[in-house]
Amino acid sequence: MGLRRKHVTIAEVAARAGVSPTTVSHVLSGRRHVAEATRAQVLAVVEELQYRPNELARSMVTQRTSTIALIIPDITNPFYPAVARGLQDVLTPAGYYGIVCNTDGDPAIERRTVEQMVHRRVDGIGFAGYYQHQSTVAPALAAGIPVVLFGSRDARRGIDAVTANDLGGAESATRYLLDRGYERIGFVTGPAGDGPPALRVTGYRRALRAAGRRPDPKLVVRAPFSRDGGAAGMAELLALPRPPRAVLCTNDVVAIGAMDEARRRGLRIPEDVAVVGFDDIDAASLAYPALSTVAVPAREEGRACGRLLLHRLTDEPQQPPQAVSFDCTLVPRDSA
Amino acid sequence: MGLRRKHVTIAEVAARAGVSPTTVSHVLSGRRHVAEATRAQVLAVVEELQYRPNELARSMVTQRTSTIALIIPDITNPFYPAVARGLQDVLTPAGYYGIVCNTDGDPAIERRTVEQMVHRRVDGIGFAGYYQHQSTVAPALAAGIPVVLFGSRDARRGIDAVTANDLGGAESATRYLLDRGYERIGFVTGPAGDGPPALRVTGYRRALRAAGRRPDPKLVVRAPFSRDGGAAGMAELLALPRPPRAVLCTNDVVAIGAMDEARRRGLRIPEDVAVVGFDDIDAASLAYPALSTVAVPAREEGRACGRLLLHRLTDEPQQPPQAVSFDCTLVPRDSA
DNA sequence: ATGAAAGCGCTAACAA
DNA sequence: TTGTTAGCGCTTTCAT
Repeated sequence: MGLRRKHVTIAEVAARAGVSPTTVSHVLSGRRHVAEATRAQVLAVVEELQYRPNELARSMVTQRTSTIALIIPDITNPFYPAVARGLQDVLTPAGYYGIVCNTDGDPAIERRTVEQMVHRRVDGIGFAGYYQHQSTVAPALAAGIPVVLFGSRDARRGIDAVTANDLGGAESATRYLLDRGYERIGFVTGPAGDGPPALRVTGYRRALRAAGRRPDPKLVVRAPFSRDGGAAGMAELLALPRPPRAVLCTNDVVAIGAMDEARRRGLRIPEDVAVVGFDDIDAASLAYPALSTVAVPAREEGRACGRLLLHRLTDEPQQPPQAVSFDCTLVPRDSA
Repeated sequence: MGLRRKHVTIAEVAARAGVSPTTVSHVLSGRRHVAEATRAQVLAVVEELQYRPNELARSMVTQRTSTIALIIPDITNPFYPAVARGLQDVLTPAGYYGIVCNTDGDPAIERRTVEQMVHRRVDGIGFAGYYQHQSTVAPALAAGIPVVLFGSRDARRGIDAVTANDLGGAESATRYLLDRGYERIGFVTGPAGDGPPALRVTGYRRALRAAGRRPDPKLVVRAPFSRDGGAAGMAELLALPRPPRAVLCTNDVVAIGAMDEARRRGLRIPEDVAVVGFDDIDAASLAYPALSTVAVPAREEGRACGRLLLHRLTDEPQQPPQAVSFDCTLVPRDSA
């Protein structure tokens, strides 16, 4: 164990079967006709020796690794496993495997990871980052490796994109709160960036303006994308001279943290503060009170990403970039 | 895009720098001394051409891919992302990347996946399956690829293992229920298997016997490892002539499904049925009522798996197999 | 201090 | 219908 054993090679199979490696290769790939007798003989030896081609060697010559990289902030945020599963839903049947990389949203790590994946010659990349999307994935594009961006508003500079209507979702959530009479609405967003979180803030502002209010910058606070971050954001909001009575959060994990904090302070939800999240992860419906949220079809997004990648990899690599967008739907529950 | 561009090769760098590929290789790896002037010259060209070695080619000769496969039932069950993250906590700094494979607990898929990973020459495998562990990973062992089994009671036949004290955890949860006066305690487990779920049932039975009761086989029902499965299991239990007043579930996702079903039938938790889960995923504390559960340190397990693998990969590959076990702790909350 | 040459295991022209 | 010959791009003896 831990000791590399010698693997059976195509040459050994060939020798044993009394044919050339080429013939063995062709029997296995079916890429050219082989006499039935030869075929049977080769197959027998393959079976006897339990031969399987070394994928690495094959990749060297075919220049394809059948590997896709999924680069995300944190697999521990339940939104991403759903995306990952969706991706695999479509990629696995096509023979691809996925390398999952966590970046914690750190631009330096994102960049390093993209480069590593290029050097590893992955066939495609699904990238969910919050910063400088275009430049981060540049090495991949330069190498001709298809990239699908998550959360980019639209496809550009030759990059496919999968996105949810973050802006519209945030807008309707805000409108919903406005309609229920909330005057001051806070927003807990993540660190500065230009991805979906930014769009969600924009939607929030837009709804406010549409209702004739001017967004108060103090009501938008930044916090890490985590349960603790949500708590910190809520704390910051509640420390305001005139704290908001309703708080929109950039995602459910953050919203759950915000509820933690409110509860810690003895505030009732939604009577004292209403909370609305984003994503509709499983935990949202389990939370108490059940979290009102804007549902984003994560698994569907993953599937779309897979399809887009597959399309570039097989059908017509040269088509213009495509953007697939999904609608977000407000799921009113008990927290608002 | 989607069009493979030519990558810079070591030969081009060498030519441009007026040295041999050997020298370039050594400058980059530092594996042999190179005159300072030569070194500088090579580095300059590397920078100019933005050269990075093709990892595939490197793997061909070094026989190492710096890739670890994590084979699990379903990344969508929050227990596994935590494991995955733990694995990466220790593997990423060591330069390894992880391929994540979902098997849905299907033995045929598990087998296929292990084989694929062997053909891809991953350097190590973390395997969480529920069936025939030993034989499923046999191809990896035969190839000398280190494997760490999740949930195996102990290391054997040369396989390292990471496990939680499933048996003890189930035992104490059962005892807890017994102590609180519950007479008939049901158990919703998964499909037949010999992994952690089986141990949990064993622990449950053992606690029952220790308390002088004889386990009623009718009270143990099998259901898929999913929220819906949990609901089905609970339904089956409640359909019994004398339904249990407390139900232990093989994991939190199943427990949450069981609560769904109880609620659907208008039963109060814990007054009418008490429910206890296993794992302590994030959602457990969010559920309403907050789910009492047996905490399993998923991320720690992932880290241990990574350490074990790293150990085989670097230090002393030939040491006897090790088993790392973690304690499970009962987390009493409101559902029981 | 550096280079030449072999080869990791496979596929794909090109021949026969 | 099958085989011979080149590599894919790198690392690593073995020489010098």
